Amino acid sequence: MAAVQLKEAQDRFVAVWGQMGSAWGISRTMAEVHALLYITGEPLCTDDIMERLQISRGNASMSMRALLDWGIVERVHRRGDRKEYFKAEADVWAMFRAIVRERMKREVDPLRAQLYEIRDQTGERAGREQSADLGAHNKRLDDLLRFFQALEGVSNSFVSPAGRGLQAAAKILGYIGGAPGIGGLGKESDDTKEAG
Amino acid sequence: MAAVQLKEAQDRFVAVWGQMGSAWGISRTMAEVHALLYITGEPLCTDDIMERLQISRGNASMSMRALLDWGIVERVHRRGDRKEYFKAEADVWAMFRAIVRERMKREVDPLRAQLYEIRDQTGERAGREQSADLGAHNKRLDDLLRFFQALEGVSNSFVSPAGRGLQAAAKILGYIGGAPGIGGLGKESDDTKEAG
DNA sequence: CGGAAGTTTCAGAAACGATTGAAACTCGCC
DNA sequence: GGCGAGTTTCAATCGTTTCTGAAACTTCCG
Repeated sequence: MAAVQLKEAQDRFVAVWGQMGSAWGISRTMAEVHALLYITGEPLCTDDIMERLQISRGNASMSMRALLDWGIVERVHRRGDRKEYFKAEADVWAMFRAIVRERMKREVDPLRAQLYEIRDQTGERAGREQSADLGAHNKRLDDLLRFFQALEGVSNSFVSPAGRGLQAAAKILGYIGGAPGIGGLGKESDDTKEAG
Repeated sequence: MAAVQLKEAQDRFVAVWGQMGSAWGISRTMAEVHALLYITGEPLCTDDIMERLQISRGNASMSMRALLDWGIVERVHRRGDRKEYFKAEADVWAMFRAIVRERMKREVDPLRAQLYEIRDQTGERAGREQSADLGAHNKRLDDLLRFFQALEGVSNSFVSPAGRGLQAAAKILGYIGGAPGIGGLGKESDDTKEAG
């Protein structure tokens, strides 16, 4: 019977997505909650999630809050129902833009700031000579800083409001660099806002 | 005295880099070992690393092996010395290409494979009708698969031998999307191969 | 072949992050 | 204000991952 088959596929997706999450420094549960919301497509409440994922209320609540902070899940209210429901961003590209934006903000930007500080710590004191060692050290830091600057640039043009840029670039680069199509997946879908 | 200042800056870099590593799912020590090799620029042996990082021999050995597997550190032999020395890839872009290549291979490719399987599990049985729910489920999986296909494409063109492509693109996109230069860092350096 | 120098492995210990569950809190309503 | 439905917080616990240290192994040399 089809409902069972669907549920199994969903569970499998949840497991896979959760595993991926933990490989990328995201708590497994948080990724699982997101997976569940994404794959079911419909708004779920805390109790739905607790039951389906067999996790505690506290954990479900924390994970939901985190997902809201990341901007890839939103609150939904139903008239005549006091409970809050949650629904995942349905547009995959919007979702990854949000993730990139957040990780840059939380991890890469502070890292850059720290690297600057370290660089300053051994910076040239106006015109004073420095040892070859210090020079090489500074050059290595500068190389890294330049790389992160480039990364920041790429990320901005992906993330920004008009940020369809990289999406287009990805398509082009995708065809240059890789296989020209997923066999059997058929046409591009434009209706990414299906559940909006 | 300059040597102390340098050592402090190095230590700080090691700490920062290690912290970043753990945020991205890499063991802290492994990132620290890499940081140390990168920032000192010279080949170090296991004992050097043990002492400087205050870690056990076993841990140092494991971390070194992992870094070799990732292809961002290489063995160096010194004539008349039986010990093995290790040296980090000095070209930042080459380093990140290696990282992207490995993470795609280890994490994204298997993920894609699993998503395909899940998709097959609920695929259209030749011409048979399916419920709206199943259709929507399949569409969501397809969206994800298409995204990862695009990602694969971008990554390939970044990683491939002629993979300077994205590096150039990054530069262009960087200027479109972000601030046009790091104040005080001066000219682009072309001598990324400093340590051969 | 025996031994010294160096490297790798691995079982157990320690450290760390995730998870629970119950108490505290908030909010809307009577 | 007091109640009930729902949500959040947090100290304690649990589970995983990482790290250690000692033993096993490998390699080179006389």
